[in-house]
Amino acid sequence: MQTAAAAMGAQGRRRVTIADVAERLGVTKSTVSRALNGYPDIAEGTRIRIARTAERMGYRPLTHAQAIRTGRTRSLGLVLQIDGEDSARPFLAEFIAGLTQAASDENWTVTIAAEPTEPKVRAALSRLVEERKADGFILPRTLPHDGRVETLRAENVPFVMFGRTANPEGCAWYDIRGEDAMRAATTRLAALGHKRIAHLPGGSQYYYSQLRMVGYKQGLEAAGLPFDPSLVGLEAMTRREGAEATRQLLRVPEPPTAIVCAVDRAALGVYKAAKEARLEIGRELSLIAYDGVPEGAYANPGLTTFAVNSHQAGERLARLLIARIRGTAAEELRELAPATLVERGSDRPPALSSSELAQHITDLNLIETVQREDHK
Amino acid sequence: MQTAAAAMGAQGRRRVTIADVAERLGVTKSTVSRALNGYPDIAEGTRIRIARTAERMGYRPLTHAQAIRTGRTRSLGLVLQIDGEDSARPFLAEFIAGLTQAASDENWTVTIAAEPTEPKVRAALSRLVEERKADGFILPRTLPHDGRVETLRAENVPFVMFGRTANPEGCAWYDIRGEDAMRAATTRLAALGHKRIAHLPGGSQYYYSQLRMVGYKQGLEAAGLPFDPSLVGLEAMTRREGAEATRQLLRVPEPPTAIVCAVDRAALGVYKAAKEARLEIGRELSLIAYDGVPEGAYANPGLTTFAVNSHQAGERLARLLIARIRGTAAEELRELAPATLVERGSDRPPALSSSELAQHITDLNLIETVQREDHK
DNA sequence: CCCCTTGCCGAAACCGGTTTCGGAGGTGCT
DNA sequence: AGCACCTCCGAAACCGGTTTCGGCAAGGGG
Repeated sequence: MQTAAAAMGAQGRRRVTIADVAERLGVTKSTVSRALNGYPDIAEGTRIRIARTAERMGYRPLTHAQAIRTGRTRSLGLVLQIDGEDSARPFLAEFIAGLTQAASDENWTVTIAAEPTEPKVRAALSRLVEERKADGFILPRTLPHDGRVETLRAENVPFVMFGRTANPEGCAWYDIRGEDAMRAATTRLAALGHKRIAHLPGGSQYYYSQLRMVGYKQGLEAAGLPFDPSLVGLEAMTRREGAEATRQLLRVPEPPTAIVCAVDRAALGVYKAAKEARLEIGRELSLIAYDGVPEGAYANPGLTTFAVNSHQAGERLARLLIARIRGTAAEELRELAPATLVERGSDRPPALSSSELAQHITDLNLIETVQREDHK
Repeated sequence: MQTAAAAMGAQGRRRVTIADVAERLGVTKSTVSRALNGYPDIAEGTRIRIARTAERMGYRPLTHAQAIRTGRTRSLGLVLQIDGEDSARPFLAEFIAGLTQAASDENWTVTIAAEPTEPKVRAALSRLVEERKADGFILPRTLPHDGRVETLRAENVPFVMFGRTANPEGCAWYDIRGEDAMRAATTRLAALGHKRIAHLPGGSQYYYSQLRMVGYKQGLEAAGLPFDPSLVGLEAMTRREGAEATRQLLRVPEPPTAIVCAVDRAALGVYKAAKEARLEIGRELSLIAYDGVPEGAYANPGLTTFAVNSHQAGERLARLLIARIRGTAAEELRELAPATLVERGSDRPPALSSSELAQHITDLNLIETVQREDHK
């Protein structure tokens, strides 16, 4: 019997419904519903009586049944962009833990989806909206002009961004002050005696990259160092890109003795390029980055970095989104938190000045050229 | 107006319902429903006509509305145990990507929760079951006797395990042949000339640890090497435990010249202990592990390991679970896949024999003792 | 030609909730 | 005493689907 099976769910015992509670107390379903949902036209005594009985009977309203009338699922949506390659995000576990735990506290759940490309992400988002699988969404990795925001705004679906955006109107967000971290990294290196400090920016399509660049410039200014465009490397989001960007930086006439990286992953590429150039990280070349990926601890020497608390980010985002769905204005739901410095060995006073470093690199190139000649 | 708002969802335009489709065609809701759900008592022509119009009108049945009658949400549940510390799982992103993409293909969604401890995981699982948030669950990290399995079996809720179990009755699963990988690792090291090959097992509470131990023993046997219990180290799941276990192994009379680790994370600890003992990985001490964590690529030399394809695991698990929910017997839904060898630099022919290695370690201890004496 | 199937679909109940509407009974005021 | 008003709750509609039940018409067999 389909009906019997459905009535009992897949379970053995039948689920207690609102009708059961009503019958038990000799009132109607509507009274129970209003009592439990805090309508004002229910006598206080009645409300208490109903609440207690419902509790005792183990009544739990079925979210889907509620949703069909109210349109609310008590579910948060999260659509990730995961594109195989280098994007394995170690933060993800902690982030999800924070998110789901905070949601769970309020008796909400989290619906998740992941797609490799941006159009597919948008499609997935649309589907979840279309099928009302979530009452609101968390948008990680925001872009300055984000297609997802348009999609959601058009459908009037609440959302909270993990990261700020260029057009803040109607946007709620949680973000880490990456610019402060970059500024602190730069002044820290300057205090160690570095005069030529380079910056490896992240992908310019990300808003945070722009902010971090600003922080780098502020740091230079605070330290009384001039901004030199030739010390801004190529955009680097991966280890490979980081290595390539570093090779280029080391070729400029007055090479940097220190590099501030927008992302840890690029910093790992700096290690690689440094090794090729026979430079020791923390001596001939110092390094501070941002993110707090675990690989940084295993680099040699360990990567000094500004770490973000992903668990807390998830937790705060869940709370912000729930508040947003419940009607709080987006403008009141904006929160910033600092990154925390993790000191390891990659930032030290410079062992060589910029010109000595340039000489070192030139020598090395000569030697290698000679070796190649010999080889012929 | 609450009603108006609800009717339009949070959206601007009203959603097209089954009634709209029915009216458009001059048939009843029931006919549309049966046509779309493949009931046999609908004429083929009618079915096609209805399907086309529904498509054209952009009709998408509301899952919650269906669920209230059918008890089916078209949603897969995933409850993770994430306990802060060292458990940051780099696999997670790929796993989730595979899972959600496969689910999405069948128009299913994924509901996720994470808790730090085992009792909380069970509680979260119960809540999701109770509220019918998912039609079935994926259970990662299976234990030989798993509380979650009991919970779900009691409620008659379908599930699929990522990993095998001691009591397979009624269990469907997907798993990687970790035992084969361990066997291959052992024979590979033997072929390189190693005679004393140790094993660092994972936590004995996990079933896979037992399997990997078996694989290690099989490998020894295949290579014609005797099994020596003193070469089985302490259980090591973390870097710290891996380092400690290695220190102990290096103290035995005939120390190992190679180690097979059940998990990569422990192997990273072997690097640490080796450095303390002035041993070079890939020379005085060889190493093969299992998992394929990204940190392994950054170790020096790179960690040779058997990597698991997490994306594929997620994808297969989604398909298996959907099949299970649709009624396929658990016994028919069991799948195994191999891990793939990633060769990096940590496994080489031994530079020292076991006895030479022992001598080296003794010398080192003497030196350090003397140094300590000097220091006094 | 009649009866019995069979194929196909409409009518209505149902799922578990929420929300509207209206009415019974008590109160306060004149 | 009469009336308006408020408090509190029942009755019923509703949300968007699914499923049961039964009936009409066509087809086949005797």
